[in-house]
Amino acid sequence: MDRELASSFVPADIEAPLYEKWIAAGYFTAQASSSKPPYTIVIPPPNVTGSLHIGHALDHTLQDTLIRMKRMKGFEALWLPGMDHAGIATQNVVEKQLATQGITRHDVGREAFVEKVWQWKRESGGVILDQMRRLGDSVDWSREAFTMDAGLSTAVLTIFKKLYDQGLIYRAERIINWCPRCLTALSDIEVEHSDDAGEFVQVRYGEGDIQITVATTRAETMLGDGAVAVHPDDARYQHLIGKEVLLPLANRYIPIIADELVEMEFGTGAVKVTAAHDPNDFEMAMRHNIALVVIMNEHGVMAGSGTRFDGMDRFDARTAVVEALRAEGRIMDEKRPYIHAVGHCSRCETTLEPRLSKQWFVKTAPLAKAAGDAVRDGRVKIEPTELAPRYFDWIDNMHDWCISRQLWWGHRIPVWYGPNDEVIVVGPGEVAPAGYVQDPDVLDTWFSSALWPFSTLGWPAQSEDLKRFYPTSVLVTGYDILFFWVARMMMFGLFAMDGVAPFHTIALHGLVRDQFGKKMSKSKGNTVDPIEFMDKYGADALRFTLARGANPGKDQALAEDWIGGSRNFATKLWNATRFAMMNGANIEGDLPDFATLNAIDKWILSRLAQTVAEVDSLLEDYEFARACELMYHFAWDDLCDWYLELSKERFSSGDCADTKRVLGFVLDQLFRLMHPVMPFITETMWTALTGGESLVTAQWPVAHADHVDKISENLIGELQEIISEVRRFRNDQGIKSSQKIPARFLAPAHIVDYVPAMAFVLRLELGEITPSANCEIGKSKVEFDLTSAIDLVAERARLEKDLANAHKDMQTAQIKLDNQGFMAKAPETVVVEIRERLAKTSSDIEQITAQLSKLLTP
RNA sequence: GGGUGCUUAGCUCAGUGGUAGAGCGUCUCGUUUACACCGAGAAUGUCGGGGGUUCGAAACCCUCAGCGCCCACCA
Repeated sequence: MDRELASSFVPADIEAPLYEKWIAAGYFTAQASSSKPPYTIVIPPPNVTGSLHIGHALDHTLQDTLIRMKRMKGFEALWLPGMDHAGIATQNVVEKQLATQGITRHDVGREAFVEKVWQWKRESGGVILDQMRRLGDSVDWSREAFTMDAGLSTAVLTIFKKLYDQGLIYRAERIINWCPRCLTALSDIEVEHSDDAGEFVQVRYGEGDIQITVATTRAETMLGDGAVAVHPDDARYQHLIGKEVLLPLANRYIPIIADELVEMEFGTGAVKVTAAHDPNDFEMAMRHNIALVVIMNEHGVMAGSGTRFDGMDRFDARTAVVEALRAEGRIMDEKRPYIHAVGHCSRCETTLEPRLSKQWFVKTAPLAKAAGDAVRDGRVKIEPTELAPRYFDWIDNMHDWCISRQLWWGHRIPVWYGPNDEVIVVGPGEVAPAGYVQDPDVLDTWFSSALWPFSTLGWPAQSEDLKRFYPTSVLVTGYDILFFWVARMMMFGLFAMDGVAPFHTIALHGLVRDQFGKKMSKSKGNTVDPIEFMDKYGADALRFTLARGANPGKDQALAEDWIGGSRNFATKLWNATRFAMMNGANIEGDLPDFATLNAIDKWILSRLAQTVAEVDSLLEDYEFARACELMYHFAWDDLCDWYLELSKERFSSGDCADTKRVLGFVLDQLFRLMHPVMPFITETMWTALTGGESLVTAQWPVAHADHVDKISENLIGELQEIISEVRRFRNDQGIKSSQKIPARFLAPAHIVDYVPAMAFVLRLELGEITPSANCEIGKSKVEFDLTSAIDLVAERARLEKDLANAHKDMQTAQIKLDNQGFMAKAPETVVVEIRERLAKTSSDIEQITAQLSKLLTP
């Protein structure tokens, strides 16, 4: 084992070798066997997305943090290096990559496209998360290794068939969201609504006695109208219900129907019913048996209306239709612009077209009910709990899920059609009869992603892994994916695994935003590249920054400066450890009996014990940010700035066996504690310090409750006050910190032992002196022998400022104590605290006043 | 339209009833033998506005204003 640390910290030097070490040791494969209770954590795949998105880095950091902690606690933790979940992001990235080579998926067939994808993945090394990217050749990039992605995996076939057999998958002609550019159906959550400027025109239908005016934002669809609907209670239109009215331009007669879906107050109270091009209208049409008239093709071009508008683009047709109606004097009113919500494709932003088409659906009602109940009755917890309502709101009002996609990339729908319109589902191991043709569509990517918690464990086979690791424990992911992925894993998990939810906790974190808190987007160019930052500052620095910013469910702003700060912290730890080891920090033998230690050693152990306890509990509660904050301040402030400084005198005097041992213990424990958030540097320092094999498998620190020692904490608090005050004095007097000053301490008995340590830190030379200046801090006094006269103005200014502060503090305390309501109702502990504050401030005032008067009359 | 969250130091954010905090930035000083990716010191806030509850409010309630996010079949 390397027992020395390099004089400077270079992340790249330690990261790559450690990956190799960890991989070789098998730390990143499923660990079998343990008498301990299984504790498993699902990790989403290390994202074969082709590009590392900062959000993935955050997911990964937090999941890995929990895994490492749990493993150190002795739980069996499962690491799933699976490669499922080829998401929409993958497709986009892959497509973009291919586009740079002049290839589009339309140019090549499905098979060729998929081949290209794998070729590209292999060539580029494929992955890119901080760990995976360094695996390089140790990952099998062959297509076979990714069959879950590419082929019709057994799990997908099995679940599809199971759902189909239970009547939960059906094919239907419905109005779905259709992207005329991507030429595919989209599910509800792939639709992005935005308020767009459109037009709102009122059109008079009919002739003579039978006339009615409807309002629309999509005038061109009137060519496909099958009816006009009014509310059954609408007095204005009672006489028209049941009559037929002339549809202009199309010159057809259509019925006027009554339906409660119509709102009387909106528009004219009369609605055109375009059954094939609007979901509401479709519903009404079904109820009233209205004809479906399709007037637009898949590209959003008018077709089949039998009018002169056929062949026009939908938006051109809109203008043309309005003009034609205007020429006939049928436009009664128009509002332009009319701001209203319009659906767009989440991938290409094209305005969506509701389109009548045959698609496959999952009947979600029973699945969603189960998924909702699992959270409602507490079997699954959502952290933070504030986000649970959002989950319920969505899952309790879910529409049936359109799962067919007209894309190239994905699992093909395992449905085959016979020559006489037979429909069969071909399950795993089955073969379609000759002459049957497979449905050309593929499944929504979330269909297979929903299987992740058990398909990765071998399901539908009853594998050992499945038995041991299902249900998993904690899913950590961003709240933005709650509906897309989490809810679907819940539904399918409960369905496929006999009502056992896939995990007991859903820990949601926020999204990463830019340094100004703005959402990152490619078009704004404010995205950050995590790889670049890892190369520049080290993986630990990026991980620590992400973890430190991760408050449950809240977004975090990420800027290069923060990462630089974390790198500085890592360097600080490195240097402190190097210094400690140079001075003999060790872990040999038992820790000395606590009672025999000096107050400085007791104090750091006390601080350590509290930090360990708090960090442990915070991490268990998924409070990553607060845990990191505590570790940061313990390491930097308590350990580096105070403990090491106060111990220097002891190190130089040689009487420090206990301190060396305590320091070794503190570092050992701190490294264990920090390992989950800074794995590389802690592993390196820990193995150097302890000679241990690996921190990955070391035990998680346990807080020593018996090390918590208020007496030492108070004592060190006094030392800190004295030191700070003398530093201030030196600073105000313009004395260089390197200049040694002859001085004498007049300290109470309990502090006397620590005068040498303080003098060392403060660069004071102890001895008998002729004092020319002094500082008084509480019951202590430090006298100096300054060669030159002190700066009276600066000194007076300092004292006067202290005096003013003390007066202010005393006043606020006094006001409280004079308040009868406060005295009567405030709890005793608070009153005591205020009394003590008053006593302290008044003695401070006395002291400072005396010093000031001495300054005036030396 | 319905939810939901936010508004605290120049910036990004912690802080769920007892004298306002952190990181970064700013200013001054400093090459003290772990560290200039450092050390020491300093400055900085009517805690969005207005009401209320309370002995006491950044925190709890009401209200107003601004911003954000999610959901949404009002043509």
